Amino acid sequence: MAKQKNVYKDAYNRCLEMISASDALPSEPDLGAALGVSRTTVRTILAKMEESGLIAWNKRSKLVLRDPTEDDYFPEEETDALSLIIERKFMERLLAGGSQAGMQVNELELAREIGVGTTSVREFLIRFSRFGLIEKRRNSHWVLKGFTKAFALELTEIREMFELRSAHAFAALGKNNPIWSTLDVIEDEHRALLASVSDRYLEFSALDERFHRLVHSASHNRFIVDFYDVIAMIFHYHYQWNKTGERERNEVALQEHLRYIAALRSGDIAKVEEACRRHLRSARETLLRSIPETWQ
Amino acid sequence: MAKQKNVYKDAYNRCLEMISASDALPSEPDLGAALGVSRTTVRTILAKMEESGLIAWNKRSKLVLRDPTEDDYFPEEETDALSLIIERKFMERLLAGGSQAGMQVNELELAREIGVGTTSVREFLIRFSRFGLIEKRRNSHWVLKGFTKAFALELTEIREMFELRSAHAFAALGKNNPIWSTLDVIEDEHRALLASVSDRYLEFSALDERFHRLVHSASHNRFIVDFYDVIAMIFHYHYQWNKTGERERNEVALQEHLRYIAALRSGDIAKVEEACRRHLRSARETLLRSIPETWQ
DNA sequence: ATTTTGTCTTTTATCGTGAAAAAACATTTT
DNA sequence: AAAATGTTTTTTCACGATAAAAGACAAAAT
Repeated sequence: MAKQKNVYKDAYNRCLEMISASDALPSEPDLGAALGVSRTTVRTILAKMEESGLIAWNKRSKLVLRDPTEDDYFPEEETDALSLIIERKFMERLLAGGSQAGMQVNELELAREIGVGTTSVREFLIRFSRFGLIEKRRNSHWVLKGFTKAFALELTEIREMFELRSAHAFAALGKNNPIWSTLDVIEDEHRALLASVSDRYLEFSALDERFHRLVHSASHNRFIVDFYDVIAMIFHYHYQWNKTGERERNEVALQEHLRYIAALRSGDIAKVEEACRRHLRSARETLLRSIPETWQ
Repeated sequence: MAKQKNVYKDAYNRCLEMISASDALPSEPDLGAALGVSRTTVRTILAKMEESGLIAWNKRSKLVLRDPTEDDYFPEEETDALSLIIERKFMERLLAGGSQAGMQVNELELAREIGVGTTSVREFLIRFSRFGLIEKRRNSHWVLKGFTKAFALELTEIREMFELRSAHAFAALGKNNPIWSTLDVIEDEHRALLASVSDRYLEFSALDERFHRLVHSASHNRFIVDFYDVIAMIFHYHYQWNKTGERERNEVALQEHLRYIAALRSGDIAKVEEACRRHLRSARETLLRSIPETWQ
């Protein structure tokens, strides 16, 4: 397996959506900008679309001939970046197989199991190491540190330090800062989600991340902002793994966020601290509760 | 260039030191443990030493025949890990060439310039990215963020949060904790260095790192402990780059450390905070002063 | 004079490969 | 029996090669 053209396939699928919405496609540079890919990829997409009879392509004119059908789309699993595929398989193993501390991680075995080259696995592990779950022995294997209670406590300790500091910075921002209108939008989405929480509670996760990233951005510190990647990653897989009481948890979190947002708006430091602390405490509790006792 | 046997060469050089100190070498597993390499490498070393007439090797007996000379050693530049070579060259470029934000980093060009494969450079850049100085554009080049005043401030902000918290944890440790005797040793080294500071001030850097890592270890938080890698890296190259007033700086820092250590021992939180803050403030000032105005 | 397209060049992403180094297994020695 | 040596297997490290994707440059169209 060489490269799997996932950039092309993903952009192609997204371009099919554009086709349904209009009867002609824009210029190549515009398409590239809209899809976030280079012109080279755009031209590959256009060539394929012409071949499939989706468009008539002649220089500047790219007329839509028919609406795309299900068959026109590339299968979703072929559109994922290799790094994402590796990450998912690795986390699956970690969470399913139990993650005893001290276990060794074998690059070659992982690569064979997933069906990719060792280089990609190596690069993944290096990137993954910043999450604090694995550690490298020089010239030798990686060692699993375990998804343990200790890990969760260390992670949340930093999270609480960083978020409290960010929240302070946020509350101190001038009222004409554009960040407040972004907060308005997010607050509205919270209310909307809360109104129909019983059938839309699965959307909470994405909103949660957007809200916390916004708060962290107020710190204007790249290390704080980047650390949210660690939190987001852990919570993402953690929630995939543990679904008990999800609806209730999300509803509580939505309420806590609204209190937290109100506190930020008030500019009252004591209120901000209180609301932030309360929310982070319950987030920590949920995370801790979901770690099986046997992994300690 | 395949692999350069740097593990073997480095271990070989260190093994030469052992030869000078005794008239027979221990067993293969013991040697491996002492040198931190596998038995495979130990046997390669022993074979070469026999060939060079340094030892007479027959199964368990490894008699030293002569003392090693200068010529027996492998050149030092061949003993460095490839990752270290790349790091040094990269930092050299960064600090010498000025580091304008927005500049792009080209993997292929870097690899050619250093004379290594692209894979090694890629892996280095991935590892290096956690220092917050470069950022990856998906499917494209890396972007330099610049060694700017903003970077230094963001770095020191986190450092101060982490070290203050660690210092608190440290001061609260029970007096029978073995960490206190490690601190004793480090304190003695401080006094010894201070006594002959005019000719040994270059040794400060290593002692500084050991002291701060000890403090950070009291946090029992992997993210705090790991973050010291970022600090150590930046300060290491920063001091290589900027040597003005080095002796005075180091002398002041030694005094501040001693006050800081005394405060830790006292267990008085207010004293600890004061001594820690004072030292970190002057460390930050030195770092900031050394960043050329033109890089802002 | 800009945009847009057509063509060509460079860089990144990924793989397979082989030597270096580690690790596992078998045999011998104390 | 335990530890050391001898031998074989496995894994990591680093490279060069190649398709995918980006980027650069020239020619054409508005």
